[in-house]
Amino acid sequence: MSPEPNSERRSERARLAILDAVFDLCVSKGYAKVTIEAIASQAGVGKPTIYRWWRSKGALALDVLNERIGSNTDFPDTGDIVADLTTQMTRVTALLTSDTGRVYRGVIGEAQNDPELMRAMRETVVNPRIHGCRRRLEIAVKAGQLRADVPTSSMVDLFYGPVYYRFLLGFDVPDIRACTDLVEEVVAGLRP
Amino acid sequence: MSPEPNSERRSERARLAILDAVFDLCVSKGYAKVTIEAIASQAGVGKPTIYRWWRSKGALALDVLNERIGSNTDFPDTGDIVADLTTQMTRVTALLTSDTGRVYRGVIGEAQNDPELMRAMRETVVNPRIHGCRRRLEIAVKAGQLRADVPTSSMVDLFYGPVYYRFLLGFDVPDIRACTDLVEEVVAGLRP
Amino acid sequence: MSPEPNSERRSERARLAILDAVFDLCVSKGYAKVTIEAIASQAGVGKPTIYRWWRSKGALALDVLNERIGSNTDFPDTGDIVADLTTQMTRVTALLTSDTGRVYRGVIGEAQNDPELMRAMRETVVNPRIHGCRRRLEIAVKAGQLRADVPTSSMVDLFYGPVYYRFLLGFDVPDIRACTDLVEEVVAGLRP
Amino acid sequence: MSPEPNSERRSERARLAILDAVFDLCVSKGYAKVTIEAIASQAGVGKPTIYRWWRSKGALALDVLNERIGSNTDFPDTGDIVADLTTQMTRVTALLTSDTGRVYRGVIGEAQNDPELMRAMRETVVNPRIHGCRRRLEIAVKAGQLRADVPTSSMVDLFYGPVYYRFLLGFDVPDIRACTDLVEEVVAGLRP
DNA sequence: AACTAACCGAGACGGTACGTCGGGTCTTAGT
DNA sequence: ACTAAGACCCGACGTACCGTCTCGGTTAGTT
Repeated sequence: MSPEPNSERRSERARLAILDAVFDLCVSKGYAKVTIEAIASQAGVGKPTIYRWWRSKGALALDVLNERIGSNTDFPDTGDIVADLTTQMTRVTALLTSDTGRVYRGVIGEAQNDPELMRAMRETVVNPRIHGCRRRLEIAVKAGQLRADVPTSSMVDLFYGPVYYRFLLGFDVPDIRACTDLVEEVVAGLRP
Repeated sequence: MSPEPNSERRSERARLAILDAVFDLCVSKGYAKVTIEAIASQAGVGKPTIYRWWRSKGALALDVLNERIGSNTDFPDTGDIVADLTTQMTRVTALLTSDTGRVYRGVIGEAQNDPELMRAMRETVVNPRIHGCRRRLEIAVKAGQLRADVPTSSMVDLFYGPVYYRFLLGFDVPDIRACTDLVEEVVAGLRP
Repeated sequence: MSPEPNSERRSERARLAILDAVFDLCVSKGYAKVTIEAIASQAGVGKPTIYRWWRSKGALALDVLNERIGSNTDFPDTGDIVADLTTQMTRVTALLTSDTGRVYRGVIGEAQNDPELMRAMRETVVNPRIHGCRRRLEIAVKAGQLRADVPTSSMVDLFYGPVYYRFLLGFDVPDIRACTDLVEEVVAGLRP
Repeated sequence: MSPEPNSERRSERARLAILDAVFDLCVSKGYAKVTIEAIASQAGVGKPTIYRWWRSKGALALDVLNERIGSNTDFPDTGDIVADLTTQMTRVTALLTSDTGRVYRGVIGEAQNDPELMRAMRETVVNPRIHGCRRRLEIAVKAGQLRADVPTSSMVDLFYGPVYYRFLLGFDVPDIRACTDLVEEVVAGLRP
């Protein structure tokens, strides 16, 4: 393969058709049953056009995911940290249980066996949102709403951990939503 | 395939050879690159013998996992809930970062796209240990060491969630161990 | 395997059930689609029972064939050589186009790639009948009805050859029957 | 499979490598022991490439046969019908006893259980040569060298029948060659 | 305005692994 | 001791996709 195709000449039509095809197929058949051939066929695109721009199905699905969830990583800030965290946790559970969540689940599953994909996913999806969360938590710390002696990175784990844990171990959706109920308790434990 | 082979006539030799082969191959090549053919070849077994007893690579890996982690789901009980939780969380991180953890990671990844496998995994691996944990937490609640108004199931999420979350989103091992440091803080928040 | 089972203790019931199963399956599914497993299953017999007594499906089918066509290799002798040959050729075409003929066809097909089967088939099926034919032809030669300077073995070829040729190259049945019409012409050419 | 691959894009290299591999393997191991896998491996070709263009091993071997025997179906015509028939029968026996004959034997054997292959074989191999023979015989009939009241199709049976009969029932090669000695006798019987 | 370079669609190709079928052997129970 | 049953090892089957590789065709930027 040419080492690096000229991205200025890239066909936007093909790119969008491919991303849409991946999303539709993930939703209708499930991530694992989506094949590159089916994507190419559904998108009306040749296989090399896919391989020219993505190194694997996982990388492709990651792009789909990023397109769908958008690049906004802001955390709500109403001044009320409990309300803001609850809002955000609710958004996360909504995402995970949506069609886009099926893509996300597929990407995470694939990434367990593809370190490069894992890295890319963490970098483009997870870390930006963690940082958004930490910024908000730091504001709360400075406002004296949260203890200063617990690293915000650990606080993040306490909020996101249970949600992803239940999501990725296949607990039912209501159970995942219940995680958001914990916010108040956790915050209670983190009060100065 | 015959719907149900006669398990009394099953070859224990073949069974063990298969389980060992799966483990060795997972460790040496990574779960995703393990094929049924390679397992059969390495175990000196015909492919039909594998398909006769397991419905998929995931189901097979799940059996390997269960063989390796054993059936002991007891939670330590020294009377000191913080110490016991720390002990257990340390054990969990040790497991996840071990060779057996590679198998576990593979199973979880596969299960994202195989609901039946997810169910079986939760039933045989996750739930028994959750129940062990809850039993210990309930003792602590009764002893007045933990709040009674937070469900023990939610407490479990707070302890296990961060560990799995970091494990499955590919954070580095030291980060995962750091999760155990949270135990004290979390318990602090859960004190009556 | 035991080198030679004791044939005195052989189960006649099993033997007959196997032969019948082979015949029925050849007729209903065609020789090529008959498997040892299907034979065993249909006959209510274990596979080793088959392998104990026959070295291959071909050998088994050959036995079936011999059971069906009987051991009578006599050639008709009314004194009229043309009539006798016509009678016999008619019998042969009737056999070939019967259900038993399907078995015969299968055996011959198999024998193309199994010299031992070919030898056994020639020895048990073909040669005895050739000899019967030659005996009759020799009587005719001695009676001055046929030339003495053409070997009877070659005469046999002239009578049987066209029939088998058309049978084994897949010409239609009516064409095969037409072969019998040749008898008179051939005999004419063989008159002293 | 796609119902009809585009034959314009077919790889001639692959096609020839496959045909050669089939021939070599038939010669070295015998038709029955030739597997599609071995062909693919020997030809340096993927199995799907074989299945894309041929429906079975038999169809493939038939193509090999046709490549090897060529498309020339002319019958010699020196004016001497006995000499011409002898020449041709000698050629046929030479073919049948050659390496190509092993392929032919395999195809005929397979065709006993594959009507479609039988039809194709008769159409591409047998019938053209029969017609060549009949054309020559008709010339002889018109020249008054052969009887006009015996159909040429039957005459063909008398010449080819014995050869194929002995070939397919496994008589030794010398016996097959002896068939050509019959030509003179048969022609004698067919003289007006 | 024609040229040309790169992407595009299509799909054949060499491969790997799939999940299944059946072959022939072996073991176990039963008669 | 032979049988019925069936699990076992093995090899091949025919299929699904993989990722690569030509092919023309189209399209855009350059001359």
